[in-house]
Amino acid sequence: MSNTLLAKSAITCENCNLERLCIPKGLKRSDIGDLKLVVNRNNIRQKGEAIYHAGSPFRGIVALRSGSAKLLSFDRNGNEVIVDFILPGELLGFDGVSLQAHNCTAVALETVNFCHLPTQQIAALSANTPGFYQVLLQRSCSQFDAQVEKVMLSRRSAEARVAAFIVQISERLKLRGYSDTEFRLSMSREEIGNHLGIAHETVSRIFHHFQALDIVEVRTKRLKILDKKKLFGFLH
Amino acid sequence: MSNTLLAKSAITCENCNLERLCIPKGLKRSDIGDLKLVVNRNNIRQKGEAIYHAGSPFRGIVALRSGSAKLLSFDRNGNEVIVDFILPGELLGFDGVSLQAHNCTAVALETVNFCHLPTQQIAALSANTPGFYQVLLQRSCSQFDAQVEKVMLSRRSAEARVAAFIVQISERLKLRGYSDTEFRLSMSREEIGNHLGIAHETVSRIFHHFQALDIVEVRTKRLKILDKKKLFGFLH
DNA sequence: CGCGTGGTTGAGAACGGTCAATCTAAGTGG
DNA sequence: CCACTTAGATTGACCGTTCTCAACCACGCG
Repeated sequence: MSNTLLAKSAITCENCNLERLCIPKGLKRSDIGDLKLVVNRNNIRQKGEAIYHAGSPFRGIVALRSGSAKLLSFDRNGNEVIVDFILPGELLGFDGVSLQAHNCTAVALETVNFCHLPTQQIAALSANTPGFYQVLLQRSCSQFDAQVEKVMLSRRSAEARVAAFIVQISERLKLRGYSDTEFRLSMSREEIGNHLGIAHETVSRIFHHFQALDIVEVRTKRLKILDKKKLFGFLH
Repeated sequence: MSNTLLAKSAITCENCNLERLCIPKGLKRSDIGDLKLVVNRNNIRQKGEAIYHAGSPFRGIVALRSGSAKLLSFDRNGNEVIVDFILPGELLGFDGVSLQAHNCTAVALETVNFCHLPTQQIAALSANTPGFYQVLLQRSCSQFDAQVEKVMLSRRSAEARVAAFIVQISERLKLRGYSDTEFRLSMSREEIGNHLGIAHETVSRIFHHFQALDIVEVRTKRLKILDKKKLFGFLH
């Protein structure tokens, strides 16, 4: 029992497999040492549980170590709007920095394990770690690039959106060292459709269509990419 | 002549009317003094000219002092996609921070005058001005909030999008001290439609429709809001 | 004052949404 | 271990919003 705990404690920023993707990327070795001391590690949420809620005060940046989540907001009718999916190794919480209160709710799509960098520590770290704020600024601005991608996506046809969704998930998983051709979609058709701005029936139909064209093989949540070239052709 | 130059030089961060909106917001008086020394002021671009191009190296953050601009990207067919409009007092350039090269092109919609905070100075300033990076981070993260708004907008009907567009421009102008009920749209119907993801004919039709309902009065580029309540009703 | 760009208006077509029925997979309890 | 249950996924039919294409108009510039 205490052995298990020790084993988990042994995972620090220095030896974490997210090192190249998480906050430490861009920091010097010695600075990573500082970081590991203040990161609140090994937080757990079960499927459906929130990591943080919209409106709650901003408490810090979160790094997903395992599992995936959805980042959502609500329109004026109270309907959930899925702003983004978060895959392992990705950071979240930037929606709280601007107003010091979260603009979105983050909900686990399956059991997740995450690290948490508390606000006070961000301030403290940035004082004696010059590169630290730069890394954070860089990360938050990369959201801007993602936003551009999203705007472009919202102009394309339903087919192009689903194709882009598959490609994006594939590439993000590849970055993390997972297979980029065969994976499990942790979100429902409803959630995919919500995120892409199309009806869930349309998602189903297009998956079916892509399968008929031998582009992918879909069995409920399992997805296998058979023909990347054809899939890219649908990005238009 | 030299008087004119002196007069222009006299506009510094300390007495600029953008003080409450620009980078200095959130900085101490003394820090603003540091800022004014490094800001490259009084840059001009004519309508159609670029402030920066996609792909060019990131050289710093830009603050629009007067005039407006469009921030655009290109889809894979080379079509312009207008990511955002920039009104006076707003910052731009964050699309270059993440990769140190601009992801978007910024083009003047009319004659613009802007300040420029060079990259090197950002680094220098952040060293002896602890709050500086925080302000930048906050500003860049507010892009995230805007992104959420944009995603929600892309789900709504063409009518709701046009209504939201009018409301947004109105509120942003109000923030700057301009009239929020009567103003000039510096962008074409084509550009509005492009930005909102609808055909320019649809923009025209909806403007016409809103006018028929006595919500607005439109004469080409001049727009007057007659009934804010009704307009808000269309935001759904 | 004519020309051209940008804006308006109309008609038809298409894409995707909605509603409804059915199917399937993953639990759940006997 | 199997029947039962239920939420999610699929499929079909129909309908509506918005796009596209095309013609026409008007404002501003030379």
